[in-house]
Amino acid sequence: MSTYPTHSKLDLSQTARAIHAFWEKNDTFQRSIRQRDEKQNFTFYEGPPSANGAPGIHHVLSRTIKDIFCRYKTQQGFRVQRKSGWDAHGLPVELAVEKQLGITKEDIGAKISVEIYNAHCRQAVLQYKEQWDTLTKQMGYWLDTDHPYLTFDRDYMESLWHLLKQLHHKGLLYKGYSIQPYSPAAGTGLSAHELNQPGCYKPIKDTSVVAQFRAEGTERDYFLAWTTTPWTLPANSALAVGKYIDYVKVRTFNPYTYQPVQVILAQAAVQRYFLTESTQDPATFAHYRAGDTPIPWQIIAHYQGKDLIGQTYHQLLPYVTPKQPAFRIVADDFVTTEEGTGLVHIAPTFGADDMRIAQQTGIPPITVERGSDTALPIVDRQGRFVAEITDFAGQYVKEAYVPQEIRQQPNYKSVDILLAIKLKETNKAFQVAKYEHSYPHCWRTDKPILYYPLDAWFIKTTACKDRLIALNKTISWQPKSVGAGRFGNWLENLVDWNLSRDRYWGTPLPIWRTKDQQEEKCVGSLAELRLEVDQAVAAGLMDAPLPAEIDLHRPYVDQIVLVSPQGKPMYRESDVIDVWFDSGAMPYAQCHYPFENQEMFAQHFPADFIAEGLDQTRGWFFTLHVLAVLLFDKVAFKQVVANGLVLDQHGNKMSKRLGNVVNPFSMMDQYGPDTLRWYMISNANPWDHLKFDPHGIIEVKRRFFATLHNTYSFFALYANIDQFDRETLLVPLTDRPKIDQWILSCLHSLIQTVTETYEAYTPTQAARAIQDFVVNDLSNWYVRLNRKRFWQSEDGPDKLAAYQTLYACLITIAQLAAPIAPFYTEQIYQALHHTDQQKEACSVHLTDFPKAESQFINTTLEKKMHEAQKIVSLVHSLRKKHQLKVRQPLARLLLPIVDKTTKTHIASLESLIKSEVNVKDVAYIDDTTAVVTKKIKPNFKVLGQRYGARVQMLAQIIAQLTQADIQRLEQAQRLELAVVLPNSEAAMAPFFPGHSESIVLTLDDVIITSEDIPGWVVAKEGNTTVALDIRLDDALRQEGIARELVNRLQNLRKEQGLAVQDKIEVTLMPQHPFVAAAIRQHKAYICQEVQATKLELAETLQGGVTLDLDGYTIPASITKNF
RNA sequence: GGGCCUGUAGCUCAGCCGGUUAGAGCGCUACACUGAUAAUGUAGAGGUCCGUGGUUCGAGUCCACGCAGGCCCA
Repeated sequence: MSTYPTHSKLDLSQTARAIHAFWEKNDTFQRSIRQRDEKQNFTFYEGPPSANGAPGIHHVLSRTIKDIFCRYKTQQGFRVQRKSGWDAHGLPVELAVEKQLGITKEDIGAKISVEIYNAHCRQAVLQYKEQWDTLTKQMGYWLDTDHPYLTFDRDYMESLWHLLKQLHHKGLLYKGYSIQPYSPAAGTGLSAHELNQPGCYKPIKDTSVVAQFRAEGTERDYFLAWTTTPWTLPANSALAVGKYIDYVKVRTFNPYTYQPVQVILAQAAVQRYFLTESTQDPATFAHYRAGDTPIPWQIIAHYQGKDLIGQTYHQLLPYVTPKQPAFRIVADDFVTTEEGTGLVHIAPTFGADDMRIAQQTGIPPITVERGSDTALPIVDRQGRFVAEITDFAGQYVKEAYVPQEIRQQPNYKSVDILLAIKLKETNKAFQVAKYEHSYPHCWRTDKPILYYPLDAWFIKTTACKDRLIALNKTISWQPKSVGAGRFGNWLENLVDWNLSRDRYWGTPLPIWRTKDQQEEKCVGSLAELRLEVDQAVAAGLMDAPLPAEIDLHRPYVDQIVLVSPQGKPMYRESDVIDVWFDSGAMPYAQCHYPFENQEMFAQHFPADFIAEGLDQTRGWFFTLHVLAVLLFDKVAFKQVVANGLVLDQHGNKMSKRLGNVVNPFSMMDQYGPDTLRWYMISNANPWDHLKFDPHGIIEVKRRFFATLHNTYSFFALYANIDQFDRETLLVPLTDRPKIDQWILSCLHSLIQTVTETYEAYTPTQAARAIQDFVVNDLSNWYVRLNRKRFWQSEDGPDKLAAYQTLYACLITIAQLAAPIAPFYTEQIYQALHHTDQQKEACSVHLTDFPKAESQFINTTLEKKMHEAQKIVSLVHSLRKKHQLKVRQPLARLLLPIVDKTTKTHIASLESLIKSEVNVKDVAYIDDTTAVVTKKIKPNFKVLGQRYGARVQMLAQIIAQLTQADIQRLEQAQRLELAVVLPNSEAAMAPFFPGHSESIVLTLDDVIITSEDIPGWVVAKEGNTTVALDIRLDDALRQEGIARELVNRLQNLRKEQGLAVQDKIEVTLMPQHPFVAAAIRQHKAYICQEVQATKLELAETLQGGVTLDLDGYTIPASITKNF
C-alpha cells in the first residue's frame, strides 16, 4: 500500500532541484522523445542565441514559450526533438575580442595575424555557454544541449556553402554595390560601428541649397528640395514626397533672379522659407520690381503627397543622361517635414535611402562608364568629380579634401559654393545658406566621410518578393498583427539582402574571381574545393592539394588560389557573409544537409513551430523565411509565436545603465522556476510587453501554487489516514453526489478549454483557466464544502467517491499544467501516482494529455452550481448586514423562483445551500404567491432586434406595467399591449401607423426579477433574489450555543496540541440554565464534533479554563482520553 | 514621417456576435472562520472604460480623427 508523501513547506526552488535530479537520473527527457512514434514528428527549431553575452530574464520568457508547446505536443503523442544551437560568428564577437586585445580592426592582419585573431574569436564566442546551459537546465527548458549545432563548425559551414552555391546557380547571388560610409582620404569603407566611435560626429558648416526643379510641361512651376550636400545634385534622379504630407503651390519671385515662379513644397515648411505675411492682393504682384523686399507670396494650390507621385521634372544639372527614364516624383515613408521643404532630393549613388527608393521605384542612378565598369558614380574614389561633370571635373567634392595651400589661395571657392553660384545664376536655386549640422568623420583622417557605393554581394530577394509574400500568408503568426503588419510590410518594401561583411570571423564567401572580374566560381562543398585545388596544383597555382583537415575560416581559404577555365588565377572575394545567413540556414546546416541526413531533413522541414522575441521579425524570422522560399519554395515554419519585451515594473526598458536589470538566476533561486514561468505566462499575453514585478511572482506563488499545494496536502493527510487506494474500483459517476459530478464536469470543461488554448498557441488563457479552476472551483468550493466527507470515520461509497473525485482533479491538473510548471506538477503527479516498482518510469511528462470526455460534462449542472454559489454569497451578505454569525442556525431561506426549471435546479442543490449558510429550511415562492414584488425589464437583445428604433418607446411602456400586468404575463405566458401614442408624440407617428398598435410580449421578451418581499430581509444580484427569515426562537438559539461551544472546544483541543484522532473527556460548568439546557439538548452532536467520549455537566470545576460564548461564560476542562 | 501594439479601479489584467447596474486578483477597510491554519472565507469602498466625433433604438465593444506610451523602421 502506497502512502502519499507530504511536504510540509512549499519550497519550489527545492522542488525544482529535486525533480531535476530525478530527470537526470532517469533520463526522462530523452525518454519522453523516444517513447513516441518516429513518424509522428512535431518539428521545433531552436533559434541559436549568441553565447558571448549572459542570458537575461527575457530569455526565460521566450524559452518558457518554446518549452510549453514542445512539452504539450509531447504529451499529445508527438515526437518532439529539440536540438540546441549557438550563433557563433559575427560582429559582436569580433568587437568583444578587439576590446579584449586592445586592438582595432586596422590591426587585424597587421599587428596580429588573422589566424590568431580568429582563434581568439573562437574562444570568446562560447564564454557564456556554461551560464546559458545552466539557465536552460534550471528553468526546466528541455533541450538537447549535449549535441548542439555550432555555426562555426566545418560541417555547418559546408552546408552554408552548398546553399550559397544553389543561390548562385539560380542567379540569386550577385555582386552589386551598397551605399556605405566611405573615407576617400583613407580609401576605405567604415562600418556603422566605426561611425559610432565617440568624437566621430562633429559639427560642420556646409553650404545648403534649396534647388528648384522645374516641373515638366510647365514654364514656372518648380519643386523645391533642400540638400546639405550640393555636390550630389548632379547625381539627382528623383524627388521623394510623403504620401500623406500636405503640400502647397506658392506664387512668388525667385530671390536671386527675381523671375516669377510657382514653387511646390510641404505646407508645414512654408513658414521656414516665407517669413512675411502672405498677400492676397494681385496688385502686390503686379507692382513688384526686381530687388524689392519683402518678396510677395501667396498660396495658390493644395495637394497631398500622393497627388504628386509620378509627376516628372527637368534634370537640374544635365551633365550625364541616364539610360532609363528618371526625374520623377516618388513617395516614401522616410520623408519628413521637420527640416527642409518636405521634398527630398534623391541621388541613388550617394545615399542608402536614396538607393533603396530608386530600387523600389525603378529609377536609375546617374552613373558613368569606364571600360568594363558600366556603372561608376560621378565621384571617383578619391572624392573628385569625374570628367563628365565638365564644369567641375577633377575637383574635390568636399572642401576638406582639398590641399591646404590651394584652399588658402585668395580666389579659392569650394565646389559647393561654385555649384550654388551656378544654380543661382540659372534660376535653379531658391535659397542658399550656411548650415551647421553634425556630420560623421573618418576617425583616422579626421575628414568628413562620403556615403558612397561600395562593392557588395547580394541575395536577390526582390526576385522572389511575390512568393515571399504569398507564402507568408500561409504561416500562422501569433499575434497575427506581426505577420500581417510588421513582417508583411517588411516584405512589401523588400530590398536585396546585402550579404557582405568586411570582417574576419564569419563564414567566408565561397566565390573566387579572376583579377579582371570576368570569370567566377562559386564552390559548394569541401569535395568540390579539393577538386578545384587539385586543378590549381596541376596548373601550378598551388603547391599542394588541400590537407585532410582544413578550416574553412579565414585566413586559410584566402590562401587558396584556383584556376579559371581560361587558365587564369582566381582569388577569393574577401568578404565574409552576414551572420543572419548562418542562423537562417539552420534547418539545413544543423543536420549537415545535403551531405548527410537527407531523410532526417525531409522529416524535419519545415518546422511546425518556432518562437522568439519580436525583435527577430526582421532577423531570424526573416532569414529563415527568405532561404526557405528562395531555395525550396516553401515556408520554413508553419507556426510562430513572437513574444514582447520584458520591461521593469515601471514599464522602463531594462538596461545596465538604469540598473534595473533582473537576474534570472536569483529570481529562480528565490521563487523557483515554476513560479517564474507561471507568472510570466499568466500575467499577460506573451506578445504584450511584460512589466516584470517580483510582487506578481509572490502573488502567483501564494495564490496558485500554495492553493494547489494545500489542496494536495489536504488530500494526502486524509488519504494516508484512510489508506486510500487509487486502484480501488471507481464509484460510477451517477452514484456520486451532485457536487462530485459538478467538479468533474468543471474538470472536463477545463480540459477542453486548456486543450483549445494550447492548440491556439495562447498559453496565457490556458494558465488562467487552470488557475481559476484550482483556486475557485476546486479549493474554495469543492474541498471546502466536502471536508466532512473526508474526515467522517466510517468508510463507504460516499467517502470513496470523494477521494476518487479529488484524486482525479489533482492528477489531471498536474497533467494540464505540466507544460507551464514542469517541476511542481511532476512532484504532485509522482506523489499521487507512484508505485514503488515502476517509479523510475513515472513522470507526468511521459503521460498522454487528458482528453475531455463528454459524459462528464454537464453544463446545466455547472450553471446550477453557479446559481447556488450566488445564493450562498447573497445569504452571507445578509447575515453580515444583520450581524448573524454563520454558526447561528436560522429557520428559513426564501427563494422567489420565476420559472420552474430554475426551481428544480436549485432544489437539487438545496442541502448544499442549507449547510453552507446554516438554515433549516429552504422555501420557494412561485409566481402564484403575491407577496413578492416583481420588477420587469425589457430584454433589449430580443426586442431591439425585432422593433429597432421603437424599442425605447416600448421600454417606457414596459416600465409602467403594474404588478398585476406582470402576473398576467407570467400566467398566460403572453401579454398584449395596446400602444397608443399621445398627440405630442405625433412626430413619431410614422413608426406607429394609426397612432395605435397592438404588441404582444412573451416571457422571452422581458426579464422579470423579484424585487422585494415585504417583511423579509432581501438581497439581490442580477436575476437572483434571496429572502432570509432572521427571527430566532429558543431552539435555534440553543443550537447556536451548541455550535459556539463546539467551536470553543475545538480551539481548546488545538491549544492543547491534540491530534485529529485523539479522543477527549469534557467537563463543563454552565452557569446559566438556558446554556445548560442547550448543552443537554445537543449533547450527542457536541460529543461527536469534538470527539468526546464523555461530556459531564458539573457543579464545581477545578482548574480548566473559562469559555466565552457571546456573553455566557462557561468554566470548562478537557482531558485527553488514552 | 510610416507600420504595428497598448490605453478599463491605486497596481496587474479580463470583458465573446454591440444589449442598458463594466468584472477578477492584488492592495486597502471591516468582519467571519479556526479539523486545509504562517492557511481560508465574506463584505465594503474604489471607474470620465484616454479624448472628440460618427454609425446604431442601444457603444467599453464597430468606424473616423486625435492624444499618450511602447516597439520596429526611417
